[in-house]
Amino acid sequence: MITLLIADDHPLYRDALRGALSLSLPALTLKEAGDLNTTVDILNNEDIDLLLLDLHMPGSNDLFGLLHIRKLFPELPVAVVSGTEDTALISKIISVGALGFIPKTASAQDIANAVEAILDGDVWLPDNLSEGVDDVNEAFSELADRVASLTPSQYKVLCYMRDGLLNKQIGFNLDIAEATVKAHVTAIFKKLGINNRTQAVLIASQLELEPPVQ
Amino acid sequence: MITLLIADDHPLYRDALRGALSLSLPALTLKEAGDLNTTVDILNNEDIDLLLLDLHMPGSNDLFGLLHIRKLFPELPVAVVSGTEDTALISKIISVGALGFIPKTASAQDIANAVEAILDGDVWLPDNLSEGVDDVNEAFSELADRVASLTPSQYKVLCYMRDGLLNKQIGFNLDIAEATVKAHVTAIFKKLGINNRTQAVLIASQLELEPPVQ
DNA sequence: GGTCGCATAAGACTATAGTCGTAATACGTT
DNA sequence: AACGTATTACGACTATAGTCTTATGCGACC
Repeated sequence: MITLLIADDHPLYRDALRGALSLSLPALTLKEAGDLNTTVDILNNEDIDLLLLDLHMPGSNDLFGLLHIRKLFPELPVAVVSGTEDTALISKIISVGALGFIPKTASAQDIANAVEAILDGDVWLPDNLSEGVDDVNEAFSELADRVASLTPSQYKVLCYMRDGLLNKQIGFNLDIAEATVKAHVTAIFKKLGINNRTQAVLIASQLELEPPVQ
Repeated sequence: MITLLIADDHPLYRDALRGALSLSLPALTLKEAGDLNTTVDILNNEDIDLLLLDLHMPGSNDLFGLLHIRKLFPELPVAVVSGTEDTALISKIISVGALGFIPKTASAQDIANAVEAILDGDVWLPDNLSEGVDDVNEAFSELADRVASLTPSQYKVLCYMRDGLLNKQIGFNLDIAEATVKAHVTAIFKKLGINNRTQAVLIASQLELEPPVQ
């Protein structure tokens, strides 16, 4: 018995995915989540065999959300579903350990094929993109690992840093003293092997999807 | 009489381009340059109708090089030649005002077609990429304009900032006092409409090609 | 040949970033 | 229960970033 979790903030697209899968793979049990927190909750409490993850979920912060999941559940197979067709981003997604990338434009049959392939342990990519993607970058996944080793607080601080906030503003947002923010910042530097904010921001921005290009 | 300048640091690829073009378009006069400085020199002293620019030239700094050329010669038609097939980067290249993108894998016939189309005033893109690319981002080209308005010194300082250097180190590299670097930094902030280094670094890193993903 | 605008340069000063030492709490291990 | 370890927290201190002011050189323009 195989259970699959669909994590996507768009109810309509969840329906579409469910329809596509139940038609071709009726033996699957399907669960759903609409944001990252409930996704993590369900993964903690239930036995899930495959996660279909949309990067653009509330609380997900794009690639960071995937890193978060990969860190919490290293053994869980994850396939990313996204509207983007940016090959650079897809390369990053695969480097970080996702077992597949399903574009939102994929047909029902493609989606079913992808899920079957990934459940078999293969990596699945859309045909038209597979050449540009297979070059996994060693330095990048090394960096992703380091970022994944950050504690939740450090992680939040890094996100705010990437948005250009001052330590004082970050402290206000997280309701902690500026001194504490600074301590987190120093810890982040040590974990990432760097020594100033600029380098941290660069790493954070390269790990994540650029600001929306729509 | 139409004159075309090939700017590419690889002599072999310059030869290949020249061969492809002289075969299909024998009426063209061809000039060559191997780095950004000689490119600018030639553009200043001669009448060029179209520039074929490789992004990865010495002194070019990827997209910054294109911005530089676009700023110095706004009326000059430019086609970018590059080995990348990253659609996000190609979108940026077009947003910044290039009239075409020619992948290094293009055939001689494709290259000739592209040059003809661009000389006619059209925008040319390789067939297999044209869907993912046409979404020009307004905010992005606005930002690119602002970066293009930086003076040469400010520009260099921004590049060093993006590399994570301290003001002191930047001053050493440019052989000016740290105080002067700070003055440049403040001027950059004003032109870009921001107020700290983190935001400047983010803008710089988004304008440029990410670190090599090969 | 002024003079206006602008890039460059730099010192003095204030604000912010980053380091260090320390303490309290949470959590798994024995 | 006792222990080690990691995380969170924060104040005091130093280094760096960023602002303000002033000065000089240089090309455009009347």
